Amino acid sequence: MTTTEVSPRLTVDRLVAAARRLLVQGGTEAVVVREVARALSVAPSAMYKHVSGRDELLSHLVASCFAELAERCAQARDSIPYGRPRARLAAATEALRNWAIAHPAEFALLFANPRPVSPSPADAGPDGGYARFGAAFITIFVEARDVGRLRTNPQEDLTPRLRSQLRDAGEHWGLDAANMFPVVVGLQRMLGIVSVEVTGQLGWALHDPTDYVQTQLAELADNLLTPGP
Amino acid sequence: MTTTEVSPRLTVDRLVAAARRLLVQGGTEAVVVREVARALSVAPSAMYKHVSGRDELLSHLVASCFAELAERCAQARDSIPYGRPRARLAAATEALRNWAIAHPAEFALLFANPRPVSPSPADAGPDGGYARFGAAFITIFVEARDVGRLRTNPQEDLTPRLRSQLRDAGEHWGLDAANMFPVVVGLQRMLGIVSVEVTGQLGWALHDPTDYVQTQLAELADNLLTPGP
DNA sequence: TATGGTAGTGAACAATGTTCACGTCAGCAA
DNA sequence: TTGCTGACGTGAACATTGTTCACTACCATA
Repeated sequence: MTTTEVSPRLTVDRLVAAARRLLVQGGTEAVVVREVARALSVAPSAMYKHVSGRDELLSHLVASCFAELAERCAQARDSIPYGRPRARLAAATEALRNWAIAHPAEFALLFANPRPVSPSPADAGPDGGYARFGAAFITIFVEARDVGRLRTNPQEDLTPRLRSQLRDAGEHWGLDAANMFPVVVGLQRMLGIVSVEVTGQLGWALHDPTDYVQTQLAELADNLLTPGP
Repeated sequence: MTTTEVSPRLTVDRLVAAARRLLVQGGTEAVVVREVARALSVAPSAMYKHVSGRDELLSHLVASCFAELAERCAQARDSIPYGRPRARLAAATEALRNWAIAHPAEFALLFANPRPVSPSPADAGPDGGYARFGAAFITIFVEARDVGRLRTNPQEDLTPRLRSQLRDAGEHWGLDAANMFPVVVGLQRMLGIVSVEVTGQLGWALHDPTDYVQTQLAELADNLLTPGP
């Protein structure tokens, strides 16, 4: 197989790029097969030589956005040196929030949707987009544990069932149940807070949720990590 | 206008009922105009004599579900006598969770969606479904304030901008900014927690989020309301 | 040179949301 | 009674969308 890859007119990457442009302009509904084809000056049916259908195209788009978001968060995290988990968490969280605000359509596709297409080739799996996104944050909690800054609520009576699930989930990261609990709490609340801001779910009370969101994110970090020396 | 309402074959209510059956079976995508018509043994075009289109039908469906959910929560709240806000909040919260678990498709339509149709005739407005849903919970916080059980975080430095928005939002309920803050926190976190359970967003860590959710909801109530005598 | 696989075309098809001209029928006024 | 009007429903259309299929141009290689 020494074929020299003579630049095919169409690629999954080009399809995803065109689909994303439509997504940005008009939401998930606007990413229409015929429009994607038109944007690439190609017959609609040509798409099916690279992708099984619209659903798989959306799956690739989801995976692409997850990868971008994960990289953005990881870069922000690594812009601060190891050993300062609180600052690293703040940086990664702010990166997530900034990305969500800058790309509301993509964020809605990733999180606010009932997942029209979950089992995609690249989205799921241990090295898929969602996992890499989670890893960008979990590593911070691992670091906090190593530095003795992870706050593990002792008064939280974890049921045996929850305890075993947390143990299984944290095994890959070397985190026991008590250490995994704040990880789950952190990701769940973080997404809840950012979703509120981006999808405008709290518009009945707050026209501009910026201050509220920052307050909540700061309090969340305080609850999860003990203050530095 | 003394017309005797000679039972028209078609009604918005009947349309909504049929649409909801389809929603339950196959999600929002499955509520298809032609299927709704077929379920009522009627031509598809007949729907347009009662509703401007599919979007308005979905809007009515949203309003109907919101009303049902609001009533369920209010009933659960009132099953416990006035003066015990903590128990009333727990009851209303559990009602929300139970409804969400029993009606995942409806819950997704109401909350997990990017709101395909927000400005509906009955959904918005001061007496619309969403407002009634919020009121079912806000009344509990008002009661807690009156009984001196509302925990208003003093260490929370509210920015002037946030303070004024909270004041405006709470004016209708006689709540000032400091009292309104835990209300917003409560509703936002409550929905975040329940959404996680119903849409399975935390499946990467917890196969059965039941225990986690109950833990989180209890902790949330502890953070919002001071313990009773 | 012949071959075969890759990547694209264009015409079709089914499903869906929507519109429109028409029909029907109850109620009401002259 | 007769005729009118408006509400309600029908059936046939139309545009849009996802998808399939037969066919073709092309290019690397045996």
